[in-house]
Amino acid sequence: MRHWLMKSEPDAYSLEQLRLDGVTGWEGVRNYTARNLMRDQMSVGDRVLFYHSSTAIPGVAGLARVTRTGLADPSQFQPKSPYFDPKATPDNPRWIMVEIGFVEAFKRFVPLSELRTEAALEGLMVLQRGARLSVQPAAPEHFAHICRLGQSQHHTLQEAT
DNA sequence: GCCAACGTTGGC
DNA sequence: GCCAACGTTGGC
Repeated sequence: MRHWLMKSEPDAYSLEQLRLDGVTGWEGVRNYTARNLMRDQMSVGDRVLFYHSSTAIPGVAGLARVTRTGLADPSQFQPKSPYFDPKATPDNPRWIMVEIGFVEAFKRFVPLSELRTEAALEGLMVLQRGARLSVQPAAPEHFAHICRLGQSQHHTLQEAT
């Protein structure tokens, strides 16, 4: 099982919305590195830190998990979508996504500013300068540490991995 | 294949 | 709103 951090602008799609929806297709990623991670590296059951970006207080809001993989992002076929890709066809989709499911909202939202103060998180990709990738791998120990900061109810489960 | 120009991301 | 970092585009 791998661990990830996935960014979303809460104005566009928040963890709260995922809680309401239960699951959602991770549409709209148009970066090849992020696509390749979703397509080639993600497996059902992988754990996801749900990160809120481009907001007043960016940070990790809670947890999700990968529930399906290898799905064609439907927005690439929709001419009216901002994510429309005229070169993509249903027979030969260019943008492959995963579906993720809600796990929990952290008891404590963990702001980026706090992540930056944690020596244990040295090397976490989201803390690197210019780390714009919207789907990032996270080391298991970094993942577990952030779960502790957030007072995750899945704490013991994380430590067991 | 190089690289300058441009667009986007995202923290601040 | 600013701006640094990065990815993509397109001329050559």
